[in-house]
Amino acid sequence: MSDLAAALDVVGSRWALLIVERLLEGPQRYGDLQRDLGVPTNMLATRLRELEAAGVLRRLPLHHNTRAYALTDRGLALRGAIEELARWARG
Amino acid sequence: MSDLAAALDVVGSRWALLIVERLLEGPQRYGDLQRDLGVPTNMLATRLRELEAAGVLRRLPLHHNTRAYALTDRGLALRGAIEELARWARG
DNA sequence: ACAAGGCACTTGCATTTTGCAAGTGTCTTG
DNA sequence: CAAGACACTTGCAAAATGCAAGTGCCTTGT
Repeated sequence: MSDLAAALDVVGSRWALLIVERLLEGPQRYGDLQRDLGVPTNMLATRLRELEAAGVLRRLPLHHNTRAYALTDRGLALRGAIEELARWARG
Repeated sequence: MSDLAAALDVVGSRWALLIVERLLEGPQRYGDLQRDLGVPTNMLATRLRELEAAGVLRRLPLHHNTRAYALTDRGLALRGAIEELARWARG
């Protein structure tokens, strides 16, 4: 399995990179991600679980039943790849 | 729609970036892509059609019923993004 | 105290995408 | 002129994605 295939195993599913891109701007709450990205709620829940399991992001408890999602160092390291893809789309 | 979302619309489907990565090594024939990537034949046919329509690659007729697939300039421009993703997987 | 609403999800089901296996048509080679 | 390579297509099953409604917890207003 190539390195690229390994990367796509983690961030290749629909919405994954868009979620990470949004989190590059700072920690966000579930409802914010949902509204800003227009991602179906069940998909968002699934992706956040997968990305957390993959070490890309982590939950930050805020209070009572609210929390924020923030990128780990591993997640932040995706910035280069995301910027290259966005640049390609503009190019 | 963000730039990233636009990029993923073109190369975000399964196998798309893996096909492009393989073509970065030079033009390849259908059977080679199929064997090297292990991609199902109907998916390969579909992706090649989409990527050609998107201007990422083009068909090069070789002779009789054989042809090769080669990246266009637009396809070659994906090199940076692919390398960043592969680097991320290694990192 | 109690109703109403925000928040972070889950659940059930329809639709779309992906995958497997087998088949098709054309051309070349023995 | 049979056999095989090549580049696909087709039919159907499985998995991923999407839509809409519902759940449980906590806060805020009255």
